[in-house]
Amino acid sequence: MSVNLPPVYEPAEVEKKIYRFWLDGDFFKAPLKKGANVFSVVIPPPNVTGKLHMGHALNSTIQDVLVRWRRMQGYDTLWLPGTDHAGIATQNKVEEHLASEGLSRYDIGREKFLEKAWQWKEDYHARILEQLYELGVSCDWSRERFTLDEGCSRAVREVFVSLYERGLIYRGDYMVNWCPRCRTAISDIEVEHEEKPSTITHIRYPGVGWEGSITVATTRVETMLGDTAVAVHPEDERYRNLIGRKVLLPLVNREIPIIADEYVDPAFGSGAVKITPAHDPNDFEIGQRHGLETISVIGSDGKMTALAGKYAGLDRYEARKDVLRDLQELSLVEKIEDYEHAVGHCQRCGTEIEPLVSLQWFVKMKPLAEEAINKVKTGEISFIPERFTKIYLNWMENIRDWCISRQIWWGHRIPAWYCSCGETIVARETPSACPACGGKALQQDPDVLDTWFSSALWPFSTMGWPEKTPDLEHYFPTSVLVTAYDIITFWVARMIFMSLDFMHEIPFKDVCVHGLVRDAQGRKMSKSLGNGVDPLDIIKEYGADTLRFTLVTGQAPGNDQRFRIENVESSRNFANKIWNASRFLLMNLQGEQARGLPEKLNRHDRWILDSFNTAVEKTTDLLERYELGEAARVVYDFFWGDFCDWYIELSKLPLYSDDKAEKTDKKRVLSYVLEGSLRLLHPFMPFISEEIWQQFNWEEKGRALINAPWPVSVKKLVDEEARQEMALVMGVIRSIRNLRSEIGLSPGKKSAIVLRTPEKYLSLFNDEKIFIEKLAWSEPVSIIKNTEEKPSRSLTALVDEVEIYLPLEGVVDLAQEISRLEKELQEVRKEMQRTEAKLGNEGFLQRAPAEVVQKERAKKEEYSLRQAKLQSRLDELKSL
RNA sequence: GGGUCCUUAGCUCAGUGGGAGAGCGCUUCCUUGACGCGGAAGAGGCCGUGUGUUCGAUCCACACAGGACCCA
Repeated sequence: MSVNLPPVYEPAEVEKKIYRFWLDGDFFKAPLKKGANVFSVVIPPPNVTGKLHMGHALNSTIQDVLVRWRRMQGYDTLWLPGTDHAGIATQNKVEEHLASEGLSRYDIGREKFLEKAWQWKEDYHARILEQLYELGVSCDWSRERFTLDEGCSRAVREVFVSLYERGLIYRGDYMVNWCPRCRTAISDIEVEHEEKPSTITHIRYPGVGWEGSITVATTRVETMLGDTAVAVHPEDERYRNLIGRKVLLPLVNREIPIIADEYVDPAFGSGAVKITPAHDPNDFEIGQRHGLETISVIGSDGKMTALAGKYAGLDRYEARKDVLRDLQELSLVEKIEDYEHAVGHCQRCGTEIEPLVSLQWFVKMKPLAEEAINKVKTGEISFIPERFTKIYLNWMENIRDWCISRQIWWGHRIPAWYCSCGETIVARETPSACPACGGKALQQDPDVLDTWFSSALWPFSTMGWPEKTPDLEHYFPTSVLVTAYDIITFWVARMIFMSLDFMHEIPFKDVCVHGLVRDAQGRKMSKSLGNGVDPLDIIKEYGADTLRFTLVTGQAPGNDQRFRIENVESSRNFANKIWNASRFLLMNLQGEQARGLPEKLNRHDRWILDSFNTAVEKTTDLLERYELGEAARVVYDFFWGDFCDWYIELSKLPLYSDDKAEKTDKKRVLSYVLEGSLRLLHPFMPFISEEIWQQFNWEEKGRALINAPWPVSVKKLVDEEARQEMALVMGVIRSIRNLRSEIGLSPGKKSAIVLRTPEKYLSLFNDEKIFIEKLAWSEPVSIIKNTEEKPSRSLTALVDEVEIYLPLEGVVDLAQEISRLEKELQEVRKEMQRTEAKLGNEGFLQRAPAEVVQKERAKKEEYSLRQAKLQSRLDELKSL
């Protein structure tokens, strides 16, 4: 065994080697043991559009922490990886690429285009896998899936056909959100709304057969060409007598009716609303209610149609200007006001959405939502943190039908065929002839399904559904879904209703929701801002463990975090600390094994074991509650604070002594605690912990930390006495250091110390004397009973009932010492007052829990003791 | 318009119905045989404002201010 480890940890090579080791050892593979406790997770499949970003790194790290922890706990653990074909996003990328060669998708045709898309998928899929390896994720790669692979595609078809057969999928002409750039319909949630300053134009529509006119207001002037009515509120006195009469639509010279509808808000604007059923979702509904004609004046390319008359062919924004100008020429524009309104944009490309009526496929949502609401309300599925439940329920309870057809090529093609006889065939297998007329000229629907349709089936389609596979039986439902809050509606909600409908089971028990990773200024990382930090760059420079630890500790459940390089450095320093503590032990072991705990444990040993035991308990409990950041902090504090700063320092004396037995015992305890700490660390920092673990001969060859059991807290190690005694000893050491520092004594200058203590602590301090001497750079430390006379001319401090004297040879600055003690006395008096006020309060004594009152009394006693000692010390000094 | 979250040390953020925490930064000191990516000591806070509930509020309720986000 080499003890010539470098003093600075170098992650790059270690990480490659260790990941290889895990892969070769098949450690990630889910064992599928009948009857075992199961912990299963499916990965939120990254898009094959590009590379992973910090959000993926965070998401994967959280899952990996949970998975590694449960695996160590002995669960039969599956983490199923995969990627998403990401319909519109990938299609756009491939089209961009084509455009750089001067081609459009129509130039090369559907088949060639799909070839290109598959090639794209292969390239990026490989990159993504490489990135996940570098992060250290422990996915079962043998079970990897892709949303467009054969199995997932079968599941998609089965679901589509089944829903269609039950009347839950239908096709029809309805208002959809149309992206004129992507040339496809998108669902409601793929539209992002943005408040924008705009104008609202008031236009007069002249009456037909009656004097005067009616004024309507709109932000989208060009849509007036498609107006088929003007609506007013039925109760509105101003217009009551006009209901049923007609106005002349300017420019178009079409007579349209004035109708009454409750939807109209009489207090808003003029109280009269122009109705364009073809280009506004609300107007569409009103049109349906009143049987109005739907006249589409804007086409799928965002340009005016032939029905727009002289404006045909104009872009919608140009048409807006022209129509306004023409209306102004006719003096029909009453006024134009500034107005703030929300404009919908395409989530994928940012283009303004055009509400259009078109023939699309929809999922009827109400029947599916019901059970999905119940399962969350009853707590069968729970969101962590809990507040996200509300977001989910709010959406589910107000759900609208889901437009699932997309006019693109990359995706699951809709399994519907049309016959020239008018028959529509929806089938699991490609039909060869029309069941109605026997005709063979069938045309498959050219559209594909919304990407989220296949994602919605992910937890079970990846496990083999609709087959009844052993995986499905064993690992479904999954234990937890880890995801960012921004896709609760897109994905989480849809998995829930699909799973309930097809599996008759929930897809997962818990939904662990995390936030977004922002840049150091708190802005969202984005390509357009160029403020994204590439996780791979961080891994390259600092190591994957460091990145993981940074992300985990920066994370509070459900909250966004800022990515700051200072935090990365701090994590890197921690990794280095672990490395060096291990190096210290390795150097001292010189190849010895030092397994197991010695029979005789001294106070230090009992204390560190108690402390370790507490850390185990806290960490486990926090992981149980998905408080990963807090859990990591507990491990950090224990390791750096208790173990490194105190226990290792305390161990140096026995370690460098001549007592062989004592030396060995110390090594065994050091080994025990370090080994246990590495296990606690492993889920968070898998590489460095595994690497170090392998350096020791703690277990027989071939074993690995990834498989070692998770530590369990045991009663046997609890040691209240050692905890209290060491708290006192450490308090005394700190206090001495403090005194020395105040008079500017550097460690090289030893100082004598007198500890004046009650009888009950005599043996404790006699035991600890040499450690105090070493850790507080004090020699000699003398211990006297508090019945003995106080040393004169000294600095003093007080810890519990122990008086600390730092004797000074003549050079004491009396005035300085007096003012120091007076300051301390002030503080104690303040505390004293607070405590006395509480204890003097009848209400407090009567209503506060006895325990709290008791604690307060103890405080008072402590303070009054302290106060008395300080006072007498002051009197003493002043009398000199 | 409806809803959610945030406001705590110079900065970034944890946290708790009963004596305010971390990391970074800052000040001073230290080549102590693991580590200067280190060690020791320290400075620094009406826990956004107001009202209420309570024996007791940084924490709970309400209102307000400022900021972020989601939905319509």
